[in-house]
Amino acid sequence: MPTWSEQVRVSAENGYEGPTDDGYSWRKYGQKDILGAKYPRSYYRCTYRLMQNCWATKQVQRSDDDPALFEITYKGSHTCNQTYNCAAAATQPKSPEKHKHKKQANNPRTTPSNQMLANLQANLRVNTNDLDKKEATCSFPFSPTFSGFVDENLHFQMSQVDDNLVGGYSPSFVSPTTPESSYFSLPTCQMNDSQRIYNVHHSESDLPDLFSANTSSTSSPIIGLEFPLEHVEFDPNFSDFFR
DNA sequence: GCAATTTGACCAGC
DNA sequence: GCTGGTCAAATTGC
Repeated sequence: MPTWSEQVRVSAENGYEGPTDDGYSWRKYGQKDILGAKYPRSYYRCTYRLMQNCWATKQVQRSDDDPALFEITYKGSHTCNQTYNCAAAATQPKSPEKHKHKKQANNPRTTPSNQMLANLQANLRVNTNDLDKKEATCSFPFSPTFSGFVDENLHFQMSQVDDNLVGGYSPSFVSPTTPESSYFSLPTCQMNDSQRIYNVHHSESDLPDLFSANTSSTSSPIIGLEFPLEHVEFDPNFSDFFR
């Protein structure tokens, strides 16, 4: 069962007292005081555990040193169909955190995750300008870079990504059936934006499962960003690449 | 009334 | 026996 952790920083300016929504619906099923920890640990599982036999769980632990920092440990990948959650997270239920702070949650622009999506939708551009120059460093022919993708709210640190490990294409958003953090199919990788730090841990045995979702249906890379493709703005020169 | 959360009890592993 | 994780009845909020 894949396990990975994510650190989420929240701040008063954001109007949050708890971790931000991650795009999935979680139900809290327990809370426990942990020995040596200042704050209790909360236990969540997928809302659709029974309906869709989804056994993903997560544990939320507030940092002792920095109360604004939450360490979230995910166990298991989502097998439920929650594709609506990313695009329609603002109108659909409702993580416990979101439920708790409903006033903020009602406005999709106020949630960092939704803001991220909004930024992605607004700014995502497939830039092929330098493809011919970059072939030497990218073994897969389709290796889009995302200009505008990185902004003040979103900083992906992809420098640690070894393209060779994932068949040569990067970034490795490959598995739409797994939680967003699992899209990074490296044994360990880290990314962060202004609020989140991701630490993804997969044993080697987990990797084939992650890759299979991508390679079984097509050899083309699947960008695991769950919003309609029509919002993706392609560079005018994009088609020239295939000529 | 329904769904989600809370919280004490229970269980398994060490 | 202690601790972390889960269960389930009670409680809460919409």
